[in-house]
Amino acid sequence: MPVARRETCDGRVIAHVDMDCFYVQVEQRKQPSLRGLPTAVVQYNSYKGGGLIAVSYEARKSGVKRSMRGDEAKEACPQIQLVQVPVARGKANLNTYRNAGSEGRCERASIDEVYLDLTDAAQTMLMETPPESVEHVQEEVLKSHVLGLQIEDEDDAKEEVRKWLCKSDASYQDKLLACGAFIVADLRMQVLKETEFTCSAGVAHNKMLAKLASAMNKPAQQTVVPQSSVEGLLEYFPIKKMKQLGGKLGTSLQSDLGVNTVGDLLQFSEDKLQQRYGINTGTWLWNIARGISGEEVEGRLLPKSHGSGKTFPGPQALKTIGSVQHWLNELCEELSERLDSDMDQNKRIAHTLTLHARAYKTGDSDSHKKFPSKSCPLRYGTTKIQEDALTLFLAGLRDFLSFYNFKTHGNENNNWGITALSVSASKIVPIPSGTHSIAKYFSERFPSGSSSNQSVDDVIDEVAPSSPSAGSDNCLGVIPSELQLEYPEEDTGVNHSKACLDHQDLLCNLSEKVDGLTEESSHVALPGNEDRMTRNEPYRDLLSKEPRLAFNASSLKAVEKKKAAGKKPHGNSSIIKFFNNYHNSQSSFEQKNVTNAQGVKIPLLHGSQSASGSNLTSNQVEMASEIHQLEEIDANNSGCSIDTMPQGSQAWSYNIDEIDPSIIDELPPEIQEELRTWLRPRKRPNVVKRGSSITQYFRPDKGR
DNA sequence: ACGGATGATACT
DNA sequence: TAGTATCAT
Repeated sequence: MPVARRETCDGRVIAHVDMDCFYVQVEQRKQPSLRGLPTAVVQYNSYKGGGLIAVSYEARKSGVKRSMRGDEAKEACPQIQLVQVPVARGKANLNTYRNAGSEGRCERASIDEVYLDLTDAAQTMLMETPPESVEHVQEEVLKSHVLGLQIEDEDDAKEEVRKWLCKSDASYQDKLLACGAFIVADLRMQVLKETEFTCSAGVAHNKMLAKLASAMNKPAQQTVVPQSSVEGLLEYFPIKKMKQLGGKLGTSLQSDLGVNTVGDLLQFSEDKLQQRYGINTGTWLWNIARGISGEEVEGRLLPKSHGSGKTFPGPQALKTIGSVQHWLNELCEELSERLDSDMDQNKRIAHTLTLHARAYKTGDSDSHKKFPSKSCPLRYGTTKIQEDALTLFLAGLRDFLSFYNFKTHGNENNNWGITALSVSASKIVPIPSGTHSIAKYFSERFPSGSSSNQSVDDVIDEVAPSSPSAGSDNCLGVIPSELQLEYPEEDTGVNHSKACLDHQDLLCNLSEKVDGLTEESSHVALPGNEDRMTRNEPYRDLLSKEPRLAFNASSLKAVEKKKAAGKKPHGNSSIIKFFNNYHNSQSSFEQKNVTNAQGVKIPLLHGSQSASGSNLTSNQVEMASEIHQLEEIDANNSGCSIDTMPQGSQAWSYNIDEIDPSIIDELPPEIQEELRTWLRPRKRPNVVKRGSSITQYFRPDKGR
């Protein structure tokens, strides 16, 4: 059982940088008189003074906590300054912070956090300007906290830190960390200079430790975790404060295993943990107990999805489809704007629209989370998104009601309420420009009329990001015209125009629609082949026609704005250049990588999307069957998709597992990287096997 | 049935 | 895959 395992040959340098109470800083920058005052940002304030989502450190001293109510905060800290989150379309809008979060040159993991892999930068620095040779060390670096470093006299702290950072006989790994500290200190100063925001950072050999460290000394400080301090750091560290263990898993560790600190975990064998929590989670737990985490820094610069949502708690629950439609329209409008911005700024398009809702059924205490989420191909344009979202909602409602054996007697709805709505856009891929690197690489080398290469190039060069269709057909069928009217609001406290429709009539009408959907579903459930072929025709058209680039008005405006806006210059200090060099190469590689890895997929998705747009004109097409058909199309196409190659596709006649890693070095750099992403260790099937190959122990990371 | 809005990811 | 569940800030 106890198998010799490498200790921690993790020579990486990872930094976690975290903006200090970010939303507060954004507001303080906007309103500098707030600086230094106890301040918090609240969203909404009608109910108990709103909910706090960010709290300044001055206010924290008075005991104010995030997710307190505004009223409670006032109680704890009467002088507190409360700033409201901007409201647009009747809901909190976080664009201010989203935009501020894009400032500077940092990779963005979340709105206010980044992980950086500084290994290369630190190595370079160590070779070219090792800390021990630096004559004058920046003040900021000297303020670093180094875990495990004994500080006898607070006045000597900086001198102690300087000695550690510049120690000539330190281990190689410690030296790398020291370089990381220099780089991060400089980076933080750059961030401050360019954005006026302070941040805190942790520097360690992996993400988990860096994350822990960044939170240890806030605000505006940084903490280094030498390997020698890891054991002591984790021994008494509360298990629930570890990332990923703040929820049910952490609770289970406490109550089922009696594990309250990370150190407590050490007594459990990997097998034991695997048997209780599965092979992946078990190994992951075993590793984090030892400060081991192989999780790589994702180079991703941009979010993978966009969403807009709102809750309607308690008495505000939506009780009519009309009110649901109203709010869906608002949410979709915001989403649509953000998608347009993303397209303009990042040249990407989203391919899937998903609707989530929470609902309750009166009398059924357990019924409130079961509202099914639904998704469909995303068509650009506010109106289309609104239509599709409503249709998705209706489909969900139908399932919800039938699941609970709901009978629509009459027009009254005393049975259900919607307590949360959200729409989101995902599967965001770059708009193809130029040629896919792999396709290009192979077609240059093996020029052939091979249909696959040909079609890839054609589609990539010609596919249109969006198509303005005059009709309102969607993939789900046509939204009944009466649904497009404005409906009276129920009890959300919002006043919009009272339509002159009879409420009862309306409800009746809508009930019929929902019922209609139910009936259709059994009847269209199994689409035939013929149908699918018909739907593929527009796909062919798309390939042969001129590109139809369609940008709506707001897109154009945004493009103009972007052109007008000059780029902010940023000076380079001597140290930051190591980071810049690293970062620039990383990010350009990342761009290519995204395009490469995902660009191929576009023609397939576009095929099904455009196919669904034109031929189906029947009035109430059942959604489930549509989705089913789309799946079929995808399934058919994916057989020859490059996406499937890493799984060992016949088409390429190479098994990914048989590739000799050394040959990769011979390939062009961008292709090397692409292949490497495919070669990264895949997660093990979630089955516990005993006495299996020793090779499993060579993968101490990627637990989860 | 007020911890909201917004993401990411893993499981199935 | 689409849909669900969990986790985080």
